[in-house]
Amino acid sequence: MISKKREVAPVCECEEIHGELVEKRKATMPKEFELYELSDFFKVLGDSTRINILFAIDGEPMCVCDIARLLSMTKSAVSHQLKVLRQADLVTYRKRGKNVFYSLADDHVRDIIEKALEHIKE
Amino acid sequence: MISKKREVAPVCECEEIHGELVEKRKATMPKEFELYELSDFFKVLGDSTRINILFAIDGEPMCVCDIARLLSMTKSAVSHQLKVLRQADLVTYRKRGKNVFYSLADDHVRDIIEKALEHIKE
DNA sequence: TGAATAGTTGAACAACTGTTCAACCGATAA
DNA sequence: TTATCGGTTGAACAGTTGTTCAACTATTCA
Repeated sequence: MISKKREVAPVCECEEIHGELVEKRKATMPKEFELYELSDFFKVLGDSTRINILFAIDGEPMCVCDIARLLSMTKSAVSHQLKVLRQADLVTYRKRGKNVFYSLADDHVRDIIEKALEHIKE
Repeated sequence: MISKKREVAPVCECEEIHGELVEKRKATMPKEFELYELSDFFKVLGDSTRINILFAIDGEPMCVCDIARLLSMTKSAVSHQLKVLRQADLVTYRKRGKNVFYSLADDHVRDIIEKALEHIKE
């Protein structure tokens, strides 16, 4: 889930028509690693299974088994996606006997999803 | 860029350990098509090239050629990604002679990206 | 008209991603 | 201890995605 930098950097084959604008923008663009962190963050949210999981554990923690049952998926598939969410620091977990309970890491994510929902509902 | 519904619905092989919780959650989960719209939206933002383009055209419209030059990419690659952004209603464009100038469709997107940037910077 | 340039498009290909499967680890209970 | 159940993990596979390439359209200018 970590973006790699592109190996080749092909050159634009156009004539330069607005050179100063391009230079001006080049100066105000975010740092490259910030762009990758940003797109990696959205990449994690860009999967319906993971969004589903985030909604499931919103409010009250849930164990892997129950999430799997709720979403009609195998434990394995859920666990794989939870790993992605863990690595992105979007969820936390707490062991309790044989179960592992997952919950949202913080409110940021809820806010962002909320805003996105507003956007698509226009 | 449109998510398809999963064909098979495998059954969780666990014992049911928190049945009422699962049922309670099932009732409050968002509609399935909302989840897909949501993840599709994030999927569009989940690519560094497209995020790059959005930053490039933020504030002042830019033509494809200049975007390509700014990002050291071919016109073709940029155009393909602009198509994705267009289909997601994240950008608008205006023709002017031989050039096509792209700009952000609305402020929603800027807000969401801003919030996400805050999040990853913690 | 014809040449040149901006941009779009579809096919092809390599790289990536999500689920399945099987094997495994860890905690509980007998 | 052993059996069982919850959860994790890696490999494999199919489906998806992003860039390249070549061909194409459209507009400007001579």
